[in-house]
Amino acid sequence: MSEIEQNLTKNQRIVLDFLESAKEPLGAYSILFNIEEKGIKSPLQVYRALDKLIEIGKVHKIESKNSYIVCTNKDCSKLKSTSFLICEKCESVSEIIENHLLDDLSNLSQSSGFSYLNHNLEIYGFCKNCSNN
Amino acid sequence: MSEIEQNLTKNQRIVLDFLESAKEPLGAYSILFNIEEKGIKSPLQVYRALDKLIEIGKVHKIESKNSYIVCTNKDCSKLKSTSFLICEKCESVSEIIENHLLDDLSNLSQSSGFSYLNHNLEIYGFCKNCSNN
DNA sequence: TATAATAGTGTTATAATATAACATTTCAAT
DNA sequence: ATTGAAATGTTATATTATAACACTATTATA
Repeated sequence: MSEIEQNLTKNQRIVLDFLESAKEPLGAYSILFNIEEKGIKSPLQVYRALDKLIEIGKVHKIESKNSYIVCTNKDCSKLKSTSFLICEKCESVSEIIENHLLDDLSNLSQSSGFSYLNHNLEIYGFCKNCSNN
Repeated sequence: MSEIEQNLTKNQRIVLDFLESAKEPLGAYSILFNIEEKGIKSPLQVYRALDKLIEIGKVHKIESKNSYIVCTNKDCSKLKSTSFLICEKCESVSEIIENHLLDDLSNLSQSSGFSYLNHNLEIYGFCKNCSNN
């Protein structure tokens, strides 16, 4: 367990544990309903925990789905950028780890005189499994 | 005016005209408040017009901002993919037109066994103007 | 030109997602 | 021990988006 992860508070821990067990993207209210038994009673408790977990890179938001998924990378705490493959058949989401991508997008930005800070990329299509069936 | 654009209905026309005059991304309710004088009275009228305009590629949604912006490309009706540069200082948004990008992302997807259909890319940073000031 | 099929409209109500405000508590760092 | 920053608990409310249903306009073609 990383140092940063040790410092999670009770609510942050509950939300992260649940998202890690889920592995799929879930809406904030779906998370809430699933952890009410742990003493989480209001949306705000979930949103605040999510805010912190997103800030430290343990969780990412899938913007086009208003849902939240646990990070599967190691260095997202530094990058602040996210890239996903989203299956339109089975709705599975996987995070892309591709080192060139960041440089490519940074260069692309530069060519318009734009200073790249970070990005969010959501690619839609069919996952390996659904492509074959 | 393209053929497809001639066929817009009254409500679609009103929403598109307003977004074209605005040039910046706007939320659905912000659009609504601005076109009430044209006889648009409910959110649904706006959302339905937006749905159609998005479908034909005349308008895009900025997912991370829940806002809508008029398309500045010519071929978005076919592509269904979107790429934006979003300034974190002045909030301006510009659409990227970069032919290689689509192939690059398609290849990137393939390397994970994922069949690319389309994408949404949102790059955050500082626009040309804000970088210099 | 009837007429059926498709798409769009108007309207009310409500669902789903997210934040404001404020009093209180926890806890690490002096 | 004290203080300052962050987190919590709670209620209320803001923001974004869709459901449902009756009705109208438009298009295609029989």
